[in-house]
Amino acid sequence: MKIDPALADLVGYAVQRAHLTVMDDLRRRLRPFDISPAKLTALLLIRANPGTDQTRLGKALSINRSSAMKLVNVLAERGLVERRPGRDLRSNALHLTEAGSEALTRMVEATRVSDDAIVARLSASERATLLRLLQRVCSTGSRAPRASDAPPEDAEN
Amino acid sequence: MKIDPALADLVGYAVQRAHLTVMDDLRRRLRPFDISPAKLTALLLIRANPGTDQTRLGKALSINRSSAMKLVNVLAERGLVERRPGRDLRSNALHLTEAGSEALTRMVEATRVSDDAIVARLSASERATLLRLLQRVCSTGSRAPRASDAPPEDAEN
DNA sequence: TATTGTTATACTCTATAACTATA
DNA sequence: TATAGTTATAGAGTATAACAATA
Repeated sequence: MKIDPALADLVGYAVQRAHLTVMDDLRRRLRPFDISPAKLTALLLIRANPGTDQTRLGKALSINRSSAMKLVNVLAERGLVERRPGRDLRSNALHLTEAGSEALTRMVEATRVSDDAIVARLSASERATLLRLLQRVCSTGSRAPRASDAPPEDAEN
Repeated sequence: MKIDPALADLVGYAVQRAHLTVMDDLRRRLRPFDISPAKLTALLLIRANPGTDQTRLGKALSINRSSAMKLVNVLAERGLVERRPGRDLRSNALHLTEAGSEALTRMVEATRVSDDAIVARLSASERATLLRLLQRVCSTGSRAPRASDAPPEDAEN
């Protein structure tokens, strides 16, 4: 299948293909952990922000609190995350469990291995350049970092 | 929300965030056309490969032929694509309709506008560098270009 | 036998709207 | 009134399995 020449010189298209390459590799290496990149990001956010609540987690992931609740349900059922009493009687404080913390350490290691494989063909200075240019692309936009491939807009958020 | 420092220097994470920025902007500018990036890619593939069949289209999009059929159904119902008799009595030959062709022209224009906005902060030489480095990242992997954000593997393909 | 399109079914992720309890 | 969590429901996008027609 040919691709349309109208896209060949678009940075956005190159970013999209690179994203697919990255995610394919990451998903493959994450397979032993049975965790999607989006759930991994949720774990990382909880580790970096222990005690955060579901609504805030959802905002960081660009999903609404209803979807965030389902996500936390799955992670809690699997014993990776626990809900503790929050800052008031309405909210939960999310924390990694011991098992979740240990599992996350191994997942992050797999993520690093994946990243190393992806950039194996680039020199250290090329990596730094790529990182810098991508960060400038991001700062063009207005959105917060996120991990899943979520739909368009922020309906409720 | 803080992000986990373990990810800060990963190229894959930067690619992911850039992808979100790009897609958010593109989806916004494509809103008047009521078309997702994945469907746009399908139209582009059909334009670049007129007469292709559903199975091949699906492979190019990394979705199976059942999903490809649904996608074509939607595009056909909207009058953008038509199924003509194929190379044998089993297969269809996919073509853009006149309306589809005209709509696609406008969608591509919107896509270019989006891309220009995304890379507005980069100089011409920086764009070229970014494009080159991203292409090298892609060639590290083994996958074909694709447009949707499809799940992990190639089950049937 | 293999391939193409199709149908039926189900899963994942997400959204919206309404409810509850708390604030 | 506003907020946090929850529940019920729905939609998009995908997959698998089985079938018919054709090759």
